[in-house]
Amino acid sequence: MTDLDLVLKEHGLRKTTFRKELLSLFYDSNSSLTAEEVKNILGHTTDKVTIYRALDAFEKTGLIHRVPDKSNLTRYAICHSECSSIKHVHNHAHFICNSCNETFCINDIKIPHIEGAKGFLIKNAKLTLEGDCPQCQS
Amino acid sequence: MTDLDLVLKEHGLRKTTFRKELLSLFYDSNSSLTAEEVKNILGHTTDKVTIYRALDAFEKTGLIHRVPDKSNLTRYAICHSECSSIKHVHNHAHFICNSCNETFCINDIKIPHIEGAKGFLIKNAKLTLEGDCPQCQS
DNA sequence: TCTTTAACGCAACTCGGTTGCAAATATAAA
DNA sequence: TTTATATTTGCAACCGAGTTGCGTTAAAGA
Ligand SMILES: [Zn+2]
Ligand SMILES: [Zn+2]
Ligand SMILES: [Zn+2]
Ligand SMILES: [Zn+2]
Repeated sequence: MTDLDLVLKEHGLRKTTFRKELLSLFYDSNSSLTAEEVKNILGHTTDKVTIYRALDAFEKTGLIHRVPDKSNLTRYAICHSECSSIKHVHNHAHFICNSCNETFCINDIKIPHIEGAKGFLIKNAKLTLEGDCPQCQS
Repeated sequence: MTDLDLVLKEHGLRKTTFRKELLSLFYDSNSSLTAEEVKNILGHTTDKVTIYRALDAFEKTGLIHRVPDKSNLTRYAICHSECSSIKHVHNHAHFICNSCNETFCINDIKIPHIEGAKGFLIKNAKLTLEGDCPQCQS
């Protein structure tokens, strides 16, 4: 039983060929993926509904998390923290490259603590950065 | 010539009945509006295409700016700063209420300066807060 | 092996938003 | 005030990401 199999099992998911490939994609990616990108990488053999449902399942069980996307597509990246089906726990910033339009998790940048303003009760904060990623700087 | 007329003219837009009402909506709102909310408030008389195109025009000329939305709808709020057709200039946080799903501009909270990480060149930063807005706290 | 349940594939659908084009109207020049 | 020009509007048709229903396939556990 490989690592991928074990991870799927631990999260209550079945180890099908497609889901092992999908999980592997996320572990190998240094940035993030949309459903369409998954479909292109995997060679169009898998139905889009299957992809969407697998992404939903992965998110619900704490394997991947949603990241912001330049075009408002639904985009996911792997969870490195102690996420589970109970709760996602993230404290890092996300970076959207103006040039390649990719989204990166920036684990080195933590979300600063923000003081509430005039009656607003803050329970969560998201920090999204924009600019040029390392690959896109000449 | 009313204030609304003048503002439209200064931004190179014609003062039609609909666009004056639309601009008035944004000035009167303390939060933000989607195309559908505009349609509902104005009573369904105006075609949705007209609304979308007016919102586009208002954004391009610096009258309104996009704000984050809980459901990824396109949502706008009035620009209070020195925005124009050349450039939008904003430095405030946005707050999404978990209860009423509204989005508020929080002008009191400025975006903190973020140091770049390992090769990422940061040109812009967005801070989105979530929690309970003043109206939704019991 | 048998039974149960999750995962898959197909078709049809939803819905926020867009495009093309002709008609209406605001603006400014004559 | 009339006329010319450019913007705005309305309708219909379209687009595309994501969803839903349902019957079939295939893991997992007994
Ligand atoms: Zn997570
Ligand atoms: Zn992330
Ligand atoms: Zn602005
Ligand atoms: Zn704002």
